Amino acid sequence: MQTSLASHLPESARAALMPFEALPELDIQQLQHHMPVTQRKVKAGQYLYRAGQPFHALYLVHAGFLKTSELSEDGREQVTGFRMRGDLMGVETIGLKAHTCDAVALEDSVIWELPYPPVLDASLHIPELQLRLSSALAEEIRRDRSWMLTIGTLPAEQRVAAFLLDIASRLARLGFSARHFILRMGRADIASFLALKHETVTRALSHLEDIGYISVQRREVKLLDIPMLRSHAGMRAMLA
Amino acid sequence: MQTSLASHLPESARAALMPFEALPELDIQQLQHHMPVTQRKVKAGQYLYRAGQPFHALYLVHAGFLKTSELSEDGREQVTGFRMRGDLMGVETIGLKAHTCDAVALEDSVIWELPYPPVLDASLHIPELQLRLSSALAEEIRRDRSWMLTIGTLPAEQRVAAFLLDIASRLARLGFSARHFILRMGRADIASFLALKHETVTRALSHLEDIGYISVQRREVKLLDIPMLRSHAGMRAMLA
DNA sequence: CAGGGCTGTTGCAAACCGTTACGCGACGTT
DNA sequence: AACGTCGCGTAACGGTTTGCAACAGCCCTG
Repeated sequence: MQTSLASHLPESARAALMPFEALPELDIQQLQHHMPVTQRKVKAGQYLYRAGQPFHALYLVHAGFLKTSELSEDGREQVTGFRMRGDLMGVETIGLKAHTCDAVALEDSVIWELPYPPVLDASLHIPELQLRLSSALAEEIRRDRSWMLTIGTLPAEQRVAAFLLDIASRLARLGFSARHFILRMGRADIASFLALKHETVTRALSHLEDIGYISVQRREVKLLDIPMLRSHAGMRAMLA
Repeated sequence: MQTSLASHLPESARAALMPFEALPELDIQQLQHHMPVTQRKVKAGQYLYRAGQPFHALYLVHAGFLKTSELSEDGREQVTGFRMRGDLMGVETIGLKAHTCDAVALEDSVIWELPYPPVLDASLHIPELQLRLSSALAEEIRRDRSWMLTIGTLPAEQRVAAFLLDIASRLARLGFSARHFILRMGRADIASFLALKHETVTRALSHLEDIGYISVQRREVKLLDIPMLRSHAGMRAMLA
């Protein structure tokens, strides 16, 4: 019992489960009426912020690609996510005085900096902003939970498949090709994110290529059979 | 390089990294001036809410013990967390129309029900409530990230040790004993939460008992050597 | 009180993944 | 152009975790 699949849910419920609801984009123009919103450029390899640094702004990715990584007290490190255009960064720090994770640019990036106490004050006057902020926080939770499911229950190769589909679907939302893209991160970062070792990621990618689902050459990836990939990955990542 | 442990951080930063900042408790009395806050009783084994059900309230645990579990489209399930007095539930649903996870009571529980659109409106008028809400969201993210680190980098036995310390520290915050408590969940739930199998949890507990760190009898747990447990667990969970 | 189901425990064999090691190619520097 | 470095791919080995199976104890029910 209790094996109630999502397919058993009513149609309305399924729609509500879709992860990327159409939310109004953050309107930078409007925000600038309430606070100083500045642009920041971060070169590849540079930190946007580091754990321990004072927290004084949220960041909205305008262009580029970044990763965030968490460091435990005893030195274990794990990549907690990858961010691209439209993603809001730093929300996990709300309520604290200093950042709890590192944010590194994987390619030259352009970031909108939203000063933190002001942006919270502004949300008191702009209900739409408040909704956007709390939704972003909630989405972050859902994203993490989703990866807990992936990491916790899928074997290595399926995690890698799910990862590729996730990246592809996010690129597609931005208007890029979902079938052919360049990974901005190395094998080690993928491995850390998926709680694997880089060799295992390599093996998984090689095998996915052997069975004809993808084609890989260094960081260049082509998804040759998305339906098969999806079923292989437990259908976690949704992609048109 | 880049092995910057937290101990290298300035003192001010370390303080900000502490997970449980003193935040004002949610004042139910005050909230009732702005919206109808009702109490709900949930018996052991009953659902507080289920994935797919319409989302119309946040829930503040007043007494009892619950678990939340996520279900993927293909039927894989994972426990995403355990909730006790003072924990806010349902925040991951903000921005959606229906719940994305199940919440089940593991013992008879009493819950405050905070109707959702109203509580968001109220936070526009009560800045302190807004701060409390967004902090709760952010804390949830940090909690999940912390477990991603645990699950992603620690072997089975250390995960179990970290789990026991986490439960203990949360019980201690509520005034219960951190050294002697009754687990409210079965081995399977612990295993699911830690991304292990229930046999592995059993074996880990047995071994921790063999080496004298704890004592276990079915669901009754005594922590005999908390310092050793902590070092064993990679010092993740903090406990007095 | 007996029976049945659920939960927890333990042993053994097998699979998976991490570890270690090494080779290869691209890139940047001297 | 030679060199060193870094990222990536491959292979063999070993260890941890898992899966299977059998069993014991508790609780609920009849």
